[in-house]
Amino acid sequence: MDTLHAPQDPLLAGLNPEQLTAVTWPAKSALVLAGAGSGKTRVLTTRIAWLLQTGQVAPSGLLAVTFTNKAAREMQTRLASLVPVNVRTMWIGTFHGLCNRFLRTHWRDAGLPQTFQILDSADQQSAIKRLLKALEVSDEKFPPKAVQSFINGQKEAGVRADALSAHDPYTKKLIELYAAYDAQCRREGVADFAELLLRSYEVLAANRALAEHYRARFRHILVDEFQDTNRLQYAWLKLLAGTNNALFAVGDDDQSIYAFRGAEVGNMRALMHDYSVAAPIRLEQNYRSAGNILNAANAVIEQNDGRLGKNLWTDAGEGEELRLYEAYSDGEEAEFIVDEVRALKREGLSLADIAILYRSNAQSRILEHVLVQAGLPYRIYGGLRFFERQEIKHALAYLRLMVNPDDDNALLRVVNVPARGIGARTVEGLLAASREQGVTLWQAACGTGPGNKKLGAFVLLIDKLRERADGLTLAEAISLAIDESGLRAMYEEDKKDGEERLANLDELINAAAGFFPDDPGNALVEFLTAAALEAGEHQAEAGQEALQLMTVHAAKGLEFDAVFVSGLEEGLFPHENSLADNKGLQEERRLMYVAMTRARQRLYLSCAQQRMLHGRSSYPIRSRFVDEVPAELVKVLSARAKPAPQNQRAPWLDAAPSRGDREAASRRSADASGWRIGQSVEHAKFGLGVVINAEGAGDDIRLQINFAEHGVKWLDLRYAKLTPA
DNA sequence: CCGATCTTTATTTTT
DNA sequence: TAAAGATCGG
Repeated sequence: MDTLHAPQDPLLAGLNPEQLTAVTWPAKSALVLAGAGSGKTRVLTTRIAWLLQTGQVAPSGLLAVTFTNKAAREMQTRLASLVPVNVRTMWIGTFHGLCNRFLRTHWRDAGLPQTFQILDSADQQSAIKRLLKALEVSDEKFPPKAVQSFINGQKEAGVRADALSAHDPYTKKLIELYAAYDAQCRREGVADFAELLLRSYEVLAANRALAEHYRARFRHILVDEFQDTNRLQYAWLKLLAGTNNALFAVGDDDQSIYAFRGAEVGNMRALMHDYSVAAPIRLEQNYRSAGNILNAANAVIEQNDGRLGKNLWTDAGEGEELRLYEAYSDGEEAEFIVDEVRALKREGLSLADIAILYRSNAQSRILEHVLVQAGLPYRIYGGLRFFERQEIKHALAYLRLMVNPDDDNALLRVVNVPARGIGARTVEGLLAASREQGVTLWQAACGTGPGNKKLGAFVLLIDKLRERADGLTLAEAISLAIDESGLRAMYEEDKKDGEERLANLDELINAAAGFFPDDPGNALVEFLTAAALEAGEHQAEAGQEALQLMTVHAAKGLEFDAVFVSGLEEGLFPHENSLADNKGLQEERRLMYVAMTRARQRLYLSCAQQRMLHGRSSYPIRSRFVDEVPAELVKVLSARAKPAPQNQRAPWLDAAPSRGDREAASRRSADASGWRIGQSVEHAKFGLGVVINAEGAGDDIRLQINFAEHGVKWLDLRYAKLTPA
């Protein structure tokens, strides 16, 4: 044993002492507090390899869970390069992927059809909309989104509708809808994302023998990004770990940025308590960023409380100072960034190693605008993914109907696509019939028999597709569905974007040709499942020489030589919607921490004094996070003399002007234009009123006016015709 | 059933 | 601003 532990073992060579401790941790539970860039993935995969190599566990005795398919794939690839195992047979995957695998095996215990299909968020929402209609519930009082988040929230807490109760009628209704939604899913043979987890959990919880079987099997359970787990995921892990197995969790509480979708950082402390983990193993040596960047990030995150505590360090030297640029406007900020990118490129950096980060997607617009003008290639992460495109969804809907015609979502999606004369009234009738008879739309459609020729033809089409697909390869079957359904013809007619859609459909056929199912007899079901669970990367392949643009969230886990963190303004970053309580602010600060720790060599922070927001100019103040960075780590770049400096802002080292000052400044500029608060005015349309507020500067000024007859309105002086009264 | 027009609203997002 | 949703008219 000892020789295997020794660092001369090539597997363990090059690990630092803490990494070595984590990798060779005995067969008991542990919490690894892995800072950004501390070699987290390496530790995880090396530990698995070490466990296998030392014969402590067989490949089948190990369960490794991640959040994203990308992370799971990376783990598999790296593991395969370390030890000769067939990673495909191992239980390495996402929570959802593994639960799906479990449910496909134990579908009877789970009370699911063997070919159950998975609803993605959009599918789930349309299922809920349909339900609200069927139950004649006003979607104004109960917005589908709100119902959806209630249902998912409850499922993620492990709670079924029948376990809920409420006194207020609103919650009562929500619970009712939750129950009805689950009944609808059962009827149609579908499961949403949260259902995969909850159902797996329930099957294990209810079936002692089964749980014992898996507990006896998975002696080692390893979890990546543990700070992102929700309550149900942790409960599921606990169920599998029991009291004997080793739960080895890796995470970083400072990088917990998904509380808004149910992540519970508290699971980290809970794990330490539940599994008597005395102290986390801290990986604090950072192999990514220069010292100044780490010190700056440390200083920012230190402002949070309740941390498990961690201080990143590096032996790579201080590196450059951070750079701060305060622009006059969002446009000028973008120009500054583009100029710097050009300079970095001249210095020999690859565009692919430079990232521009922002808090919200809308900010990419102006950056794109300037980048296009500059002729710099860029790539934006986010947006529509392959399997979310409408033409792909349509094609998949036909395939889903072939597998399971009771999938009402799928039927409604394509029953009249392409148009085949089954309009709203026919569908209404079908919905009514299914409601009355308590059957699915398909069953109702079959029931009408020859009563409705058009519906009959649709039923026939699906039946025919199913029959003819038998014996075909996956790609052939999909091709058949696209042709015979009329989808191809429909997009051939479509002049606008038919060409692109056809190309995507061909891409779908290609994907099918390259898809290798575990059970070839079940290829279509497996393909549909994969399409739902792996909706496609956010086009994450690096490769081509292009500047990387993305939200801070999307940047988690990535690294770049140079990083621009843009839009560092109060209200934007931290976002105003998160300022209500300290929890929200602290999550924003973690987001800032994530953003900063993406940079290897150079980190730019930038903000603007004027920004277009929702179609108006806003005049935000610099983000508090900028001021949390120690001044000595920052080089302040002076604004290029471009627009006439209005009120020259205080130098960065001075105290930031308060909101009050800024408002005063705005008012002054309103005064300068000849209007003042309290003044009576007349408007051609709204009549008499009084100026009650003002904002803006220069020739971009808005006045808030209380009109005698039309109430309070904001008017833009550029357009509104006002006369003193 | 489609397109034009209006109204409303405005983080972050994986599975 | 600008995108999505609702509404209306043909």
